[in-house]
Amino acid sequence: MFDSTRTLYDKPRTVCDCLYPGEVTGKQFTSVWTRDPRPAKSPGRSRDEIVRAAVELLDAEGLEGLSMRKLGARLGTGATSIYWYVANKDELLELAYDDFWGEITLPEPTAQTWQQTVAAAAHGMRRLILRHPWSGELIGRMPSLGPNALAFAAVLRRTFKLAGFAGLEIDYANTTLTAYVFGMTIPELAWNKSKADGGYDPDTMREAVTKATAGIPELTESIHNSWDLDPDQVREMAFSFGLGAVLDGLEARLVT
Amino acid sequence: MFDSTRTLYDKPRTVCDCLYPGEVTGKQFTSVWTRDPRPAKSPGRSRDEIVRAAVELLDAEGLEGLSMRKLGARLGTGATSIYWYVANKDELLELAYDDFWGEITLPEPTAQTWQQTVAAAAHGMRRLILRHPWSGELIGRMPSLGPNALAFAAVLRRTFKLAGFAGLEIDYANTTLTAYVFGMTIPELAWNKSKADGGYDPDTMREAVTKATAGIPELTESIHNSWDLDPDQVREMAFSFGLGAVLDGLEARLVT
DNA sequence: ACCTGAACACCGTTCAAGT
DNA sequence: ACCTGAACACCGTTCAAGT
Repeated sequence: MFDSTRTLYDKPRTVCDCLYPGEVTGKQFTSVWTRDPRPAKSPGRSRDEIVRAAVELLDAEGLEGLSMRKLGARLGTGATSIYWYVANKDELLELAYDDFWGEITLPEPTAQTWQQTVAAAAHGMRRLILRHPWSGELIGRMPSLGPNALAFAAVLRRTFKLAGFAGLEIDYANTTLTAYVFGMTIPELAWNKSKADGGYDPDTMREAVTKATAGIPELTESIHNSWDLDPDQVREMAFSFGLGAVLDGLEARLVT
Repeated sequence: MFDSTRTLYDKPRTVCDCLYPGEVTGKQFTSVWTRDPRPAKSPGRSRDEIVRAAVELLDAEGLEGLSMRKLGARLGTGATSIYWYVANKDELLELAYDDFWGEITLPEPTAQTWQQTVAAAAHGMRRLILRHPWSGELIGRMPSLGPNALAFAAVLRRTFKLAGFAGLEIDYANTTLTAYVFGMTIPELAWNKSKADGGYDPDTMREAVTKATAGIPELTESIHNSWDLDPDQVREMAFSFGLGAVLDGLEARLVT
């Protein structure tokens, strides 16, 4: 990790005065969210514009398709101009990732039962992730401390609190739910990706899986069970099944 | 530990004879697992040796720390020599990923209640992922069709079948469980990573989170709740809590 | 305040050539 | 059968220099 953060700002802003001097404990935690953006006075580009273009590029070409040079080209500037607005590529990705979170429709906790609210949020998350597959590759790479991610977490937390959870269990319920959604959706991305990258049709994929699992009776049986079902439908059903299980399990923890 | 990859590459398998010719439907599904490895006759390197070195490098420097050149250096060869054993870097990662799966201790379905078996498997998975953090970044990137991954899936499937699940629900239960484990563990990796990369102590991290969540009452409350607890312990507790919920939820689906 | 271009230290991968 | 080195087309990032 390099340390260009100190050269980024011409003048320190008041909120973050305490950032750069050597501290007792060690380095300051580095993240876009612990720092102020550039003022962005007048003409030129803006962070917003850059992030929006980055998300477009990510949607179109995936995480590996995003490079500073390509992004610069899309913006009609040199690649290195971007570094005026953003310390490095990782920060840009943090920004893009929070932009992703901003797209989710926040559930309204009081309108329905908590199960309905949570289920709606879960399905919304899944659809959002499938719409922006690159998000799945970012989850394990950086903590999400952006305002949009936090806003969503807050609403979900409130929902669980209203449901009757208390203390640490509010957070346990929260992380359990989002863990389920991510864990269920991310492997879908891998399949979609290899399908898209290779341009395979479903039959080719099915054949590959059949071949790989040949000789393992449990798994050939599994494939046989869903042989003539639409893969997308199976995934939806699987998602709903597991979501129901998670909600039931949480409810059981509520009454005891 | 690394035992199961060994037997795979030494001799050509008959199963995959039909691989390279152009097919009717379009391109052949491309994956290490749908093709035969090089015969690997005599002295030289072996796939095994290369994969083992790759895993070491991944453990030491993470996914972004693995390059063909560095790996070559570690093996005492040129970077391009590796391409004789492996088609490209992605294939190497597929192999490394399955090597990862080979490290898990397969549960013994008949020894205990299915809940105990599954819980043990879940904790084992989590520990394994935390031990090889790069695995978390690979999940969303490529389907896991390697023999070790499949062997684990098969045992888990058998466990759920013995528990009384039938038809598609065997798979639903299976994917629900693994989704939970991955979804719960992957975000841990992100924190560990940024902690390690920056060399932060827990207080610095806590301070950063506090700053980011300031102004969102639900989240400041959340932080307050776990303020003087060991973060690692909190995560363990959260994991066990959610795991219990998932198991209960699955059981409820079993009796109805 | 913003943008540029050249430059540096890396990548993955191909390929003709060696043994 | 295996390995090499040079070469190509890329990367992220820095920095002095421009406006």
